[in-house]
Amino acid sequence: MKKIITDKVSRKEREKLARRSEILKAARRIFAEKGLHETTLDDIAVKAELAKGTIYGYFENKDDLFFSVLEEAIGNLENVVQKTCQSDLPPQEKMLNLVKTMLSLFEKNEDLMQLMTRNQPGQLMHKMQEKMQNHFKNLIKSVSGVLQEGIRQGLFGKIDTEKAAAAFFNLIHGNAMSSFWNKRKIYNKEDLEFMANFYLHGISVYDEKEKK
Amino acid sequence: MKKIITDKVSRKEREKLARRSEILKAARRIFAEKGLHETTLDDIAVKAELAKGTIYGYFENKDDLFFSVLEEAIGNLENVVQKTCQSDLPPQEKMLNLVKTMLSLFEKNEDLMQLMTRNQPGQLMHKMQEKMQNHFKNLIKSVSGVLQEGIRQGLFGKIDTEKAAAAFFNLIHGNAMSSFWNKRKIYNKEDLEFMANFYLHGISVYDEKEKK
Amino acid sequence: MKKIITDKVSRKEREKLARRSEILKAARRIFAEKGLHETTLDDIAVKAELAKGTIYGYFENKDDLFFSVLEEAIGNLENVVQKTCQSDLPPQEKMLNLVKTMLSLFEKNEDLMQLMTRNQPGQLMHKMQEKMQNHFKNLIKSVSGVLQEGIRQGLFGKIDTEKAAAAFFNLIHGNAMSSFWNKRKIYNKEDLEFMANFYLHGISVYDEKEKK
Amino acid sequence: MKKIITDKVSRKEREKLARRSEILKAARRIFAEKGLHETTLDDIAVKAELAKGTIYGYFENKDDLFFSVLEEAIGNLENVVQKTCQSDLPPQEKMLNLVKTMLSLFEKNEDLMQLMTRNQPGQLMHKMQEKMQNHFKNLIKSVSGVLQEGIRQGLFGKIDTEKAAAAFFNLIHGNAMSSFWNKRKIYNKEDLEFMANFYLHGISVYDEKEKK
DNA sequence: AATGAATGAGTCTTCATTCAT
DNA sequence: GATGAATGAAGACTCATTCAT
Repeated sequence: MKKIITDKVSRKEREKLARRSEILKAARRIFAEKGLHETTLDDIAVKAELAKGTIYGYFENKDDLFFSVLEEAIGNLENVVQKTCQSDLPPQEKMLNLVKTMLSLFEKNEDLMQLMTRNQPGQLMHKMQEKMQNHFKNLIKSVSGVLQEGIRQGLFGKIDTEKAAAAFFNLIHGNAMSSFWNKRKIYNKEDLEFMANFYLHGISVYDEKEKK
Repeated sequence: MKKIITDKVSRKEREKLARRSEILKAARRIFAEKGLHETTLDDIAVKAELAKGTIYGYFENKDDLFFSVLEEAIGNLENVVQKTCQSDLPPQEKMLNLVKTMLSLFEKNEDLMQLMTRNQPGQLMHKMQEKMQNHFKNLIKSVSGVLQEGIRQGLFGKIDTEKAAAAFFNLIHGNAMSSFWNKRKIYNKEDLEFMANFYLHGISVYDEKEKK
Repeated sequence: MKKIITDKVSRKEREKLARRSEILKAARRIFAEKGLHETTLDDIAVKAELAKGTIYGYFENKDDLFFSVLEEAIGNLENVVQKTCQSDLPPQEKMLNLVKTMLSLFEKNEDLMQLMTRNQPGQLMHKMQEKMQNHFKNLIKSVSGVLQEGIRQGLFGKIDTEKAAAAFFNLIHGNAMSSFWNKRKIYNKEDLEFMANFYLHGISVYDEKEKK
Repeated sequence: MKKIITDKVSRKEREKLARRSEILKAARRIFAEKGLHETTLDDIAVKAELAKGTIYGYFENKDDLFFSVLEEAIGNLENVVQKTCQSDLPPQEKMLNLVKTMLSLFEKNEDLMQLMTRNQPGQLMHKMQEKMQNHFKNLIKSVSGVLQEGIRQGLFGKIDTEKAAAAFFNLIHGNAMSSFWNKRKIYNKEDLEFMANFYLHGISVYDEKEKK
């Protein structure tokens, strides 16, 4: 008897979570496409095949929904980046894998990348700023760790790893956005090679033979 | 007699331009702070110390005003970048100067930099996209030219100069934004050195003695 | 079970239609009194005891509401006229009844008559013109039919029935408007007799005995 | 010396009147085309080739201008009608001439006729109502006189001449409007004949031979 | 819990009117 | 007297949020 009740409750909970997730998915698509302000709750309700009022059972208000979308999105990125950084590969491989992983993620989820660009600031952002900054700090810390590892191994120069990690994200994201606007594939060999090479050696002459 | 008339006319014209400029200035401040959608024409009118209706004598509507602000802003950047690129210095110095100039411009006009982040999307941007893309192409062409010059002189590696130019802007702008959010000075020695070094040599070990 | 659902649905639908109808009624009153341009949606909302925004759930915009009012109004007139024209009476009686019916309708719905005067012009009318012209054509066709019947029976002269039908409406409507402005009763014996007589015989001497 | 001053003054006055007249002319065109509310003072100023502010030197405000236009227009009609009614012709000829004169006037001044239809009522009209009603009364009195003359001469039946006069205007104006909307010529033989015949004999059978 | 109709505050935009030049 | 830039009141329309069913 108890079990049944538990089941029922947990089914309810599961359903609740599933619906929440559907809303988030729909919202993310539309927020990415139109930005926060040009998206209406009607748009989202239609996409999620729900009544507008229902959304308020799962999120406090439009801003809350938007932030939840943002947070989920950046959480995904965080997971992917962390997993790559914690692998057992040498630092250089890790960096290369990071480029690959991120471009691939952006390619599969163009909306995620757009969402990150349309970081609508203003009043809104302020409320959320702390949370988002923490997420970004986590991302930077992960990459920063890989860079420090490389420096310890004498592979990378003694640079400011936080700045370098931030630069890393700027590069990848900027490149992906540019591909997106120009309607090129986001994940492509040329860009991969350019970025890996540029990130390692900058624009200066680089003699392949020096490497070993 | 004629002169007086001419004077009058030109004074009127000057006043007209001045007023337009005042509106643009006020608008730029507020658009930068709040973004397009959270800015109301009332905000701008108050800031410009004008009646709301007056703005419509100078701009067709809110969008037109916003685009004019954007265009003026990016025009400024274009001028500064072009001037630096056309100087008589060696390519490496030019690149260093570009970093300095841009950071300095961003420091003096934080709003400009914020404005550039807010790639306002959706329907709106589309109308303007062509124009804005042209501006960006010009920026990239200028920097690209410097890079090609450096390659011809054997200073830089044979990289894709357009990608590298785009990466350049992503780096500088990203760095400046990050300083801004963390309330650090945008123009500072450490960042300058980091960026110059990173852009030239990436993160790899770089032995100063190899240089010559 | 099904029945309940059906009932609910149909109740909702009925309520929806009822509300729409309330709005139309309120709008018609005010449009008639003030004309399209001097009527504000606030006026209508207040009259209909609804929030302004609610109106937009039933009509696309102010113009749509106005046209809907016009159409409903002329539709009423069309029905009344058609019914009278299709009765089994001799043509002369039909014409007399038409005068009576129309004056009576105008008396009960002064707003309807006023509405018809305000041939709102310009851009606006053009959108609707075709629809309205069709309605007017229908009206004229109905009356025209009665006149043709009368001509076939040798009761009326061989006049252009379309012109005569149009003249009929001009007369009745003009007479009603004039009563309205002069604050006389719209439906009154003298006017009825005058119109019936005038329409049949014009202003010329008419010897009652000639009739038979 | 005095004469010169007088001349100057009267020249000024003449110029003033001329300008006033130009404004009226421009205003009448645009009011007729767009109606009161869709016409802006800018429209009129452009048409009159004057600055907007200048209009306020000649008319108190937009409403005053509109009423002046209306009054001038109906004054023209009044003159034409009066002149025709005071001629030395027999009543039937006078009536025929009235039809001709009015149609011809409407044809030459379509705006006048439109203006009369777009008698925007509402608040506005109320202010003016008395004046306009007087004008209409004058028109009706003139025609009424002709009808009475005809009755005295045994030409017309003993009808209510005021009603018959009003009916006359409704007929002519309605007919002209209908030609206008259907893009037919306003002054044309068929309509003339129809109206003259209809007004005299209504729709009943009329044996031409009875006439004499 | 889901629904979606109702709400009304908030914004852009227009335009009659004023007034300094 | 003419000008036309500035003004700000007024109005249409949108949409996040609430709430009765």
